[in-house]
Amino acid sequence: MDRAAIEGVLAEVPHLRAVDAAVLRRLSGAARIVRLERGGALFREGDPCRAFFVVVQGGITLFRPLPDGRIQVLRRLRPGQMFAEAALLTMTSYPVHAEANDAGTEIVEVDGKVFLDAFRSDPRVAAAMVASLSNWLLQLVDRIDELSIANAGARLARHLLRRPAKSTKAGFEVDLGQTKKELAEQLAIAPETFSRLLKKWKDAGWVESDGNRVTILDADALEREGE
Amino acid sequence: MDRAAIEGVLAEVPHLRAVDAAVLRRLSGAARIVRLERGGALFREGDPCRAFFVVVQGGITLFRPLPDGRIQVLRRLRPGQMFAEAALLTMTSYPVHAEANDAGTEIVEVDGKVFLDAFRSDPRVAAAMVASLSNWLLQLVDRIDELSIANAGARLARHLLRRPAKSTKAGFEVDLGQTKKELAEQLAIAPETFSRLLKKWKDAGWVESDGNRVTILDADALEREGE
DNA sequence: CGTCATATTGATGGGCATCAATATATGTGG
DNA sequence: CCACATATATTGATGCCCATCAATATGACG
Repeated sequence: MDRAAIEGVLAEVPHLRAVDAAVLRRLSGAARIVRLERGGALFREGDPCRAFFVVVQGGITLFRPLPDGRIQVLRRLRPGQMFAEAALLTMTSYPVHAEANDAGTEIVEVDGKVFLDAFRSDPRVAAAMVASLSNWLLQLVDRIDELSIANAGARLARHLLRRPAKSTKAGFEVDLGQTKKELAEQLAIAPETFSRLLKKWKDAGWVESDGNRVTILDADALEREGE
Repeated sequence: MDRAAIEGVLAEVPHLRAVDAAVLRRLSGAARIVRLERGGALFREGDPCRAFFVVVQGGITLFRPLPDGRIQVLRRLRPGQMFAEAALLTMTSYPVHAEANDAGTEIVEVDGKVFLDAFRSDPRVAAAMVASLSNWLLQLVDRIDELSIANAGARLARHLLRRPAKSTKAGFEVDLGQTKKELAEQLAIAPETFSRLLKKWKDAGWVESDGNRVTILDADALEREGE
């Protein structure tokens, strides 16, 4: 992947759309491609901030270890998404772990120093960063919302209802976007409980499920479950 | 409270320290004082963003209602802290509720339009915003950490150990900073459970407690509880 | 001192994690 | 392409943590 291709990747990042092409060219000149295997660490909590990143292919999980040995997933990043820019701007070390969750994950790594220069000299970059951080805030608030619901069934129901859905003849088809085990982990539900909930709802005729696709047949019923 | 006094309040906000006095003067000229009774709403989720705020006296709770009727506290703000700037910068309406949690709460309300102008024209304001947003991110990540711990005792133990503590002859004295009921709510623990946990630890000789002050006698024991 | 919020203590039940076993899916090398 | 290995998913049985309901105690405040 050459410089021009990297610039193309950067130009596709939602929050960088408003940034001048000249700046993107400068950033892409200070960028390189990183390839990771599934489970490979991009950086670990406490590592010095040296760069920010954009996912090209595969996916990255940002997480923190919990004292009981489990992990808390903060966000799963998909192609086209930017991350670690906040740490770069205001911290000396990353506050979370970042790992690839797919084989063949590809990341654009943009040098931090060059990026900081751009941030300081270009108000549009600064504005882009504020927009991105703000988006992060909302995501985290949503995650807090999810976790605050004591009821496991309510947590799952709400999550399903908030996912992007494709309308089909039967109902709304939702792609979980990850394995059931991973989603269960993210919602702080035991995989067994997850499975039982889905079965209960299938038996009740509220949902259908095939692999990691769930079709919501009775959204109202799920809505009630989420209360 | 006159314009100069308001400017003094703004100048004391950690993230605005690096901002030019001239800009602060401009902001304070577009500011006013708001007084609230305990429980009084400063704004509600969905209200159009018209201003950002600094707490002068008392306290403000940012929260979201949960479907089960409880609320999720996102943050409690104390004098000198700024909030709602993120919403102002990137959203059209506030994403959370804000209420006074003390009688006689005083807030500086800075007009949003004037602030936006300052943000767009002054890179130092933009940098200040990024720092502030970043701080918010860390706070929320910590809150997620807290909530992700399934064990109620572990949640409380960790919270106590992370609070600013004053070293005394007996151990570390921690001020809960709010009523036990409120803290319990924030940690998603029933007040009864909270009480029982504290009693258990007192009986075990790990802590002392008097009102909303807790003295940690055996931090190691609490540390183990938090795992 | 009375009123109301907060805090404590007890009894009970349900939700959900845990352990265990099996089934299904995914992937790998011969 | 099949056989094997490994990860994921399902289903069952058990126990415990913690929310809930209830009653009383303590504290805050006008």
